[in-house]
Order: sequence, then C-alpha cells, then structure tokens
Amino acid sequence: MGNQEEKKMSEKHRKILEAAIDTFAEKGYAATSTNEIAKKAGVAEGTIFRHYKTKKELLLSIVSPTVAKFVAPHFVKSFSKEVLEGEYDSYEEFLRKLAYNRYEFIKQNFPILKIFIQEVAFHEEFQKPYFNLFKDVILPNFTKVVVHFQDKGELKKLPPETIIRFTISTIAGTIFTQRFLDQKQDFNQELEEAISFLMDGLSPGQK
Amino acid sequence: MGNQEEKKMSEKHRKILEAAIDTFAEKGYAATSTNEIAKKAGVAEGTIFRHYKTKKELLLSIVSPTVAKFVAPHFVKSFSKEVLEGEYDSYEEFLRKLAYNRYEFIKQNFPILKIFIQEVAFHEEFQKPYFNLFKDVILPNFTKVVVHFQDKGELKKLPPETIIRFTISTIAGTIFTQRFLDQKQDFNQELEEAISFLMDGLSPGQK
Amino acid sequence: MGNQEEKKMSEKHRKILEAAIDTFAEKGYAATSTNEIAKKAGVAEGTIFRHYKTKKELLLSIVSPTVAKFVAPHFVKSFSKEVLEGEYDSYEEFLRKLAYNRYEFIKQNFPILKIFIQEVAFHEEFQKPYFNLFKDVILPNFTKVVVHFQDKGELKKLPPETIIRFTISTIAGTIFTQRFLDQKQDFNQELEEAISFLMDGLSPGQK
Amino acid sequence: MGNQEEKKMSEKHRKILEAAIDTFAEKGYAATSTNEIAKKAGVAEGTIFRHYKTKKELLLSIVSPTVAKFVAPHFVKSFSKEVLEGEYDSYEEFLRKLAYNRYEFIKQNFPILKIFIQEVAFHEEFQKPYFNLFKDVILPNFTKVVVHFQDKGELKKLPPETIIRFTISTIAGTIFTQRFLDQKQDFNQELEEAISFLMDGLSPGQK
DNA sequence: CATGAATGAGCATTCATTCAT
DNA sequence: TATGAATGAATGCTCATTCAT
Repeated sequence: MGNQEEKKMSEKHRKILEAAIDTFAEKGYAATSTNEIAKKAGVAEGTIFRHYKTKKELLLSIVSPTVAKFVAPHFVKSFSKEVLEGEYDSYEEFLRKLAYNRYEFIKQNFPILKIFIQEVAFHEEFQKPYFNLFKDVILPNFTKVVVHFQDKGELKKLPPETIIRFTISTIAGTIFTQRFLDQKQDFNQELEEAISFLMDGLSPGQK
Repeated sequence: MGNQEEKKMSEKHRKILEAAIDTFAEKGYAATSTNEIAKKAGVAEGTIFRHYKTKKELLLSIVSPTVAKFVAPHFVKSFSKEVLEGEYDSYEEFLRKLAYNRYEFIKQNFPILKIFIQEVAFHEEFQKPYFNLFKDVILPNFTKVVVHFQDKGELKKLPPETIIRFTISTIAGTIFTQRFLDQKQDFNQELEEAISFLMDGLSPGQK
Repeated sequence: MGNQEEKKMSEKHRKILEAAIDTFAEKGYAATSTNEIAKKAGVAEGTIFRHYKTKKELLLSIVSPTVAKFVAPHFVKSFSKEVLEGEYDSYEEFLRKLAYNRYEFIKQNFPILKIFIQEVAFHEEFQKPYFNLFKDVILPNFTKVVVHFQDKGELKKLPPETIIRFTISTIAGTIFTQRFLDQKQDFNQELEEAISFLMDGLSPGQK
Repeated sequence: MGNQEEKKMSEKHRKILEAAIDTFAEKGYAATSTNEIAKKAGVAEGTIFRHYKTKKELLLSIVSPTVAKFVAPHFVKSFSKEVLEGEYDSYEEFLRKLAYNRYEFIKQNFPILKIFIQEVAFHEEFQKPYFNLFKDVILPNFTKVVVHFQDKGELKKLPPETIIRFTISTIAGTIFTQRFLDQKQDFNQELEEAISFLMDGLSPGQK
C-alpha cells in the first residue's frame, strides 16, 4: 500500500487495483467478474488484461506482497541472543509489541488480508509458500523467544508450540472481536486484559 | 447427517447432496458449477433443480440445519440455576464438556462447517440469523454460566464477554490446530493443557 | 453425408453441422465465429458447445469421417492378384473407375473436402493420420497395381511413384478444372481425353 | 525480395514484414494476431499500423507484388511470332525453360506463395485480378505457344486449353511432390521424366 | 421422479486499431 | 518514426436454469 511499486503505476492501473481489492473483499474472488472490476475502475475490460495476463494473476499481485509483509517484520531477522535481550525485557513486553504492531497492520490492510483468508483454502499457490514461511521462519524464531523466557523462568515448561498456540489464539481472538463485533470498545484496554490473562495462564508461579 | 429428513430422500437426492457438500467444501460455492455436482452425483443436471429451485437454495439446505445443530444443543435450553448446578460442578468441567462435545461434532460435520465458514461472509442470509442466534441465545446463556461461576469465586471479575472470548479463542485454537496442523497429536492431552491454561488465566486466586 | 450417425441427430444438431460446413467452407475455420454458426443454424450459441466441447472438435467431427471415406474405398482392401485380375482388365480401365468414382464423391462432398484442403496445413491432427494412411495404405496398394500392369507390359518401366504422380496430377487437374473453371464442359469427354493422354504418356510402345 | 521497395525500408519495417510472412505462412492469416507479429518483429504493436492501415493491407502488401512477379515474366510480353521462333525451338524446350524458371522462383518465394494459395479462396481482392490476369494474359499467350507448335506438327490437335491443363498439372505435380514429399530426390531427373512423359502424351505421332 | 437438449446471459480473454507522447 | 497504454467489440466457452418428454 502506497509503496514503491505503486508509485510507477498509471492512474488507470491504480484504479484497477483498488477496484479489484474492494470487490474481491466484498464478494469473493470467484464471484467477482472482470467486467465488474473494469466498471468500478472506470476502464475498459481489456485494460485489465494489459496489466495482468489473467484474473488469477491480478489476485496474486494483490495478495502476495501484502501477506508477505504481514508475516515478515518481526520474524525474518534471525533472533540472535542480542536481539532477544536487547529488544524484549519480558514475554509480556514482547506480546505487547507484537500485538500492537500486528493490529496496526491489519487495520491498514484489512481488505487484502480478508481476501487472503477467504481464498487461501482454494488456491494452492497460496498454501505452500505461506505454510513453509510459517513452519521454517516464524515458528522457529517464535520458539526461540519462548524458550528464552522459559529459561528465565517466566513461562511454564509446556511445549513451546503449545505456548505459541495460546498466545496467537488469544491475540487473534482479541483483534478479531475488535474488528467484527464491538468496534466501539477501547482496543488498548482489551489488549491489556488479554495480556494479563495470557501471563496468568502461562506463568509457572501458581502451579 | 443421517437424520430424519435424509431418511425420506431418494438415492439420487442423497447423491446430489453428497456431491454438493464435497465440491462446495473443496472449491468454494461460487467456483462450483451445477454441472460438476450433477456429474459427481451421477444424475442429470436438471434433476438438481427438481429438488432445489436454485443453486443457492441447495447451499442453504446443506448449511442451515447443520449449523443450527452445531450451535444449539448446549445453549438453547434456558440456563436456569437448576440446570447449572445440576450439570456442571465447576467451570472447568463445563469447559471440558463443551470442548469434547464440539470437537466430536466438528469432526463429523467438517465439510459442511467449512462451507459455512467460507461462505458466511458473502451471504446475508447466513449473517443475520446466526448473528442473532449468537447474540440473543448463546451469549446470554453463556453469560449466565460465567456469572454463576464468578459468583462462586471460581473466575476473575472480568466482563463476562471477555472471559467468553478467551474461552472460545483458546478452545477454537486448540481444535483448529488439531484439525489443520498436527493431526497426529493426542487431542485429549492438548485439550487438558488448554483447559488448565484457561483455568490458570481466568482464576482470581493468583492476583 | 446422410449416413448412419446423422440419423440419430436432433434437428438442431444437424442444423449446426450444416451451418458449420457452409461457413467453414466459405470463410475458413479461423475466420468463422461460433456466434455466426449459431445464428445461421438458428440455435443458441451455447447449444453448439453441448454437442462439441470446442470449436476444433466441431471441425474434426466434420472433416474426419468424410476424408476417411474419400481415401478409403479403393485402397483399403489389400490388392491381391485375384482382386487385380478380377477387377481391372487394364490400367486404362482402372483409371476410368478411379476417376469417375472420386469425381462423384468430390461432387457430393465438395464443401467438406474444401475445408480439409484449406485446413490440413494448419492442424497437426490432420497431417499425421492422413499422411500415414497415404504412405502405408494407399501408396503400397497403388504401387501393386502399377507394378502389375508394368509386368504385363502396359506401362513404362519408370519408378512406380513417378507413374502414380503423373496419374494423380492429371486426374486431379482434370477434376479441379472442371470444378473451378469451366463447369459447363462435359466431364466425360474431358476425362476420356485425360485418360488417353495418360495412356499415351505412360505406354512403353512409342519409345 | 531484396528489391527496390525493400531498400527504402527501415530496419523495423523490414522486421515486421519478415515476421508477418513467417507467421501468416505458418498459421494462416486469420489465425495470426498483430500482437504476435509485433512480438516476433521486436516492435510495438502500434508500429505495424504506422506502416499499414490495417492487417489486411499488410497481407496484400506481402502477397501482391510477389504473385505478380510469379505470373508475369514469361507471359506479359506479347508473344509475337518472332518471340516464339526466336526463343523456343520446340515445345519441349519451352517446357524445360518454363519449369526450371518457375521452380527457382517457388523455391525462393515459397512462404509468400503458400500464403497466397491459402488465402486466395477467402479474399475477393485476390481472386478477380489474378483470375483476370490468367484469363486475359497468360492463357492467350500460352495458347499462342501451343497453337504454334500444333501448327508445326509437334502437338496433338486437342483443344489448346486441354494441352495447357495437362502441361500445368504435370509440372505443378512434379514441383509439389519435390517440395512436400521427397525433397531429397534429384529434381532435374524428375523434371526430365515429366517432360518426356508430357511429350509422349502430347505428341501426335503414335496415334 | 428423472432426463437431457436447449437456452441466453454472462464469463475471462483476445482482437485490431487508435492516439497522446 | 516509434511507442505502448488504452479501447470496446468480438471471441470461444460456461453458467444456472427451463421444459418437453
């Protein structure tokens, strides 16, 4: 969004992209016709195919870069000890940074992420690369963080994937509720409740 | 599944239903053609429209009863004090029953529930009734349970919806992980970990 | 034309075939649109595709059986000596039968053969099978005939393929001229001239 | 080919022409897109239309001059008696010159002539002028040659068009076979066989 | 209840051609 | 002269739906 590639685009090209995002998000990829996108973008239908060979290529060009960016920032840098100790004093602080950061990104790229979530089940092109990214990059790095704080005695000695699962479930549930159900609520407060729920549930002290 | 309505169905009718469920789940409603369903079911295309006026009616007839059943059993009976005290000795026991029960149901009706989750965003016919069911029946009854155990001192004095959210997030996350990622894991053990995480996170004691 | 397969066809199906033959012959395969065929046949465009999966399948279904029949009758039976001596007293008589027979067939199937000749250069599906049929069936059998009459002293001792080439060129040229240039001429007379030209050119006597 | 007009052409213009000839010959005019020509020529699609108002004009500009040249040289000069007696001692010598000459031309301009033969049936712009050229120039001049040698007693007293037909059929058949079937054969020898076949078939002696 | 031929609107995509740069 | 983005009509083909049998 608003990144370098879009700078080089012609007005019409940008309009096509916007129209496609809107319509894919609203009605789903399969139920959106190129005719509809063209009309909404104010261009001829043929123009779409000057920029994208197929409708599917249009979908990929919308979804891929944003999802890559969504997943990347916190985890692609390798989590050396310095990074861990320098950046996060506690698992609680790590959670807080993670949650706020992802929440902002979701707020700004909501339609594209919605398209991804809707379509990922139906397009193999999506499944493999992102599943691998998760398994090979995110999960190992996330695990390092968890082990680090388990070693410091801040977290229960559960399997790291289990702790990760609880963390992601709780934060995702909080963000999801905020977006879809009670958008008027104060997100900060909800998030702090989620964090203290998580810390209570994951701390070894009370066993 | 195997309920009364299906008993009355002709062989061909049942085949149509099965083919539709399979294909909708695999490729999505919009990307599935009635021709494809007919072929997979071994019937003429016209036969589908003898039983369902439109393709959408076929979708609704697949999704609606199952989703209703998914949502109903635990919550449709009004949760009077007797029910509560008779059936659940603790929030932990309630959780355990809830989780196992829902897990079994999901396992048996997975394709249909997948269709619902994929399509709910695109069909208003789905959104209102189920949103209302949730708001007017499930949430109030679930709230009664939570308040009941808050009164007994088993749960933190957070807003009940917050507790409900943590509960659902954690259990849904556990079931989801089981279904999609590590299907070989022992579900019982994972669920017990989730329950004890939840109880630790939601109990007032350790503050 | 008017054969068994067509008997089973619905009225609309037959109309599609007729319209396609007419239009392919008149404008060429690539320059003919399915829309045009549908209009000429008085059916909906979709109807064409109920009967033929693609436009190309329609072309093949028109051309293949007729060309097969064109090529087959004289040459598919293996030309044993009995056949040769029983059926043809002289090369001249063989020529006469061949020419009249092919001429009748061409007259009756002219548009389809025209389509074949126009399209054979562009569709590999045509080239291989018919080239092989020619090389493996027609040429060897035709060669037997020629050698037979060379042995009887009726034909020059040229390579049989050369004699075949002169024979085909002359007869094809005669038929072609008749069809395209002077259709009012008497074909019988032209053919007899061609035969006596051929016999004069191919007989060993006058060397 | 390499003539005056092409001298004045820009590099790009020449590339367009070459690409168009190749592609028209390979796939046919109607099945060739201007986009494809542009890509093969390494120019922008618009550039084609700087040089030729329409795709059809491009076709005409390719085919017309070459076909005109093919047909012209032997016959456009009016065949006065002096020409006849000066240039050709016998019908046989005339045939030999005609055949070698046309064969060389065909060899050098094969793709363009192929395009012409494929397309002549579908474009009226081709049919009339070349048919007229044949009828008004070639046929009368060719007839003069035939009559000349009939008067000298070298040829049968058949109608001249019949003799012309046998001549063209045989020579065309020889060239065609050489081009399409057995390209390894020695053309000279094949041609001499054809000529002696023609002379035997057309000489009055043996009647 | 079941068929399958038929429909015509709609689909993604390609086309020859235009035109501002 | 050459470009390449843009067009809108046309393309081959698919769609959900209808209906006579």
